[in-house]
Amino acid sequence: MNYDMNYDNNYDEINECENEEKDEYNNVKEKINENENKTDKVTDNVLYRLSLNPNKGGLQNVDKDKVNKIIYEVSKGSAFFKNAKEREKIHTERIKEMKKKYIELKKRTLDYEKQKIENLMKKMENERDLSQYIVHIDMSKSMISTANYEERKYGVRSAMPGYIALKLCKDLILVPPRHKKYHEVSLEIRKVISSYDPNYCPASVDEVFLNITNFLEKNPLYTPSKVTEEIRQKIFEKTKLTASAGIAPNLMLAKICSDMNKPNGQTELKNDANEVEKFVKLLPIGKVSGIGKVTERTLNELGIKTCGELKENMIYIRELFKPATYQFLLNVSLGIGKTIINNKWERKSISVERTFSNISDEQELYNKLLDISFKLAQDVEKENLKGKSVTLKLKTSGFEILTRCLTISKFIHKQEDIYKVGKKILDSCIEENPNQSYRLMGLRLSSFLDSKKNISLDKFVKIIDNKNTVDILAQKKEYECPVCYKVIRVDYLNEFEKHVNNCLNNVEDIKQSEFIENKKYNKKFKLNDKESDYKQIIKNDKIDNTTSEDYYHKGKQRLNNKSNNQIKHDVSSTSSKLICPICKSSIFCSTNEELNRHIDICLNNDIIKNYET
DNA sequence: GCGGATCAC
DNA sequence: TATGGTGATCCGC
Ligand SMILES: [Mg+2]
Repeated sequence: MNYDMNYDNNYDEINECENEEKDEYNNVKEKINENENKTDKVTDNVLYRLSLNPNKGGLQNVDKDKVNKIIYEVSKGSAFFKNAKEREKIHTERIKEMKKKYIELKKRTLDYEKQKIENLMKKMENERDLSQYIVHIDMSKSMISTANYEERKYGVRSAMPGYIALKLCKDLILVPPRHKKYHEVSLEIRKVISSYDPNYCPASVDEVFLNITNFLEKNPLYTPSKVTEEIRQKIFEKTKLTASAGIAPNLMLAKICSDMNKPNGQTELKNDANEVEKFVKLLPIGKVSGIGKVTERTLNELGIKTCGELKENMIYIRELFKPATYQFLLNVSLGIGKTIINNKWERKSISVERTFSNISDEQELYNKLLDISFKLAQDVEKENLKGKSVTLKLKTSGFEILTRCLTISKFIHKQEDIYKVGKKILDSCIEENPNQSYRLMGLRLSSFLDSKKNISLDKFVKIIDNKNTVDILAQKKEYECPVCYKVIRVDYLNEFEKHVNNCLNNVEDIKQSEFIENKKYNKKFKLNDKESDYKQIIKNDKIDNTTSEDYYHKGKQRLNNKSNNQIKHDVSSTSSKLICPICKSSIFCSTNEELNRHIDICLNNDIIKNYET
């Protein structure tokens, strides 16, 4: 329900246009070098951050006038570029530190850890789920053409890159094949797709994920590629829009594949371990959703350009990156990703922000705040939200962004209240920095009171009771020790905890003599609060649906991390293994959320099956 | 929790 | 003339 977006508002015009070309890039680069006397490399990196690099491939016709204006701005040393360079400098500094650490690590013989990580990878590869056929459909290139004229005016009003993009893409945009509104078009597309997978998930305005495994089972004469062909054909018949598609065993790979044959083709990656390995080995890391400009450059500077190289370096990645990123990259390097599509989405925040000409006058700033609070309150009302955190966002005339948050005890939604809290924050910002001038202000409401939770929780509990699965939930649990990998059967978590602590004590000796300092191991093993929750949840015969709601929305999540069904592993993580009471397969989870997510999905599947039969 | 950085679209 | 808006996650503190 939440998911039905207003496409007219959400359409991202700027991003749909590729406004890069080699000449433009080189001109800008030259100018920067001339005036700033910077090295080629620095300039490259700045432009790279700005997405002005030529390696992306772009348009045929470039508006030279506009490009010259960019150059003008650059040579003037605009605040925008100054800020970009500043951030780039910080990033470069960070990379330098990482490189140092990397070189140090390379000097060591990490045989012990290497062995562990290789075992881990083997294990993950063995458990790779190749049973699902995931399709990602991407219509971004053709949706541009359906942009209506009013929206293009907005593009003109928006800032310069958008304006350039618009200019560059003008020919394309000005010849819409037909004038259907987005939501009409998208409704038709959804109708087509839902007959292949009622559980499809619109990932953004012009992207859809679906799972055709069931359809293939029921229609044995089809092949994955044939089904996809048919879907694209039907979409075209109904809307006259072309679509590109990717077919693969998981979401991450499907998305990559759909990008390979734009705008009117499809790419299939077979559900075969060797095929996946081969594919991933040469895959440039930047193609992966979740790896952006910064991470790409960071990895590149470490000599890692492909997922294959990433895999070779995971041993170092583990030390150089933080746990979540390591986990994400580990999955990426093996081509492992989510295989279950979840179309549930729960909003966590709602916000409004506006750019304007620089303002330093206090009263004017408060006026802006007032405007924005009205707009936010309006949006909040539409969705019946109540939140207790208000965040004020400001962008200085120098493009520095700052956010300040204030959480109050009451849940609020009215404009006056939002304004009041926002004003309090703005007061302190002004006091802190009296004459600062700003070019943007935003307000965000979060920490919602969610009334829907109780309803869906009731539903779940009922169904569980009916199916008599509560008893199963209460059965003796199996955990895998993260240190010795033995499976331990226990009644209570603290028994397991004892075992792991024991193991850790044994490992510590090896660690200290043989390997690097490792804070993770020096820490006393302790089950976190969330796992204690799990115990409580079982006692109360309830599943905490509030933490089990997985969602997938707008591609904003990493497509392989914290997955509902994919296994989370780490050499030294405190993940535990147990048997899912519904699907009976063993699952790993280091947090209660992951466990709940898995159970949630399984329950969903069961419910669906029941409805179908 | 908060605030900065990153990411996707 | 001129460099957007919305929602989310991770990480250090
Ligand atoms: Mg990427």
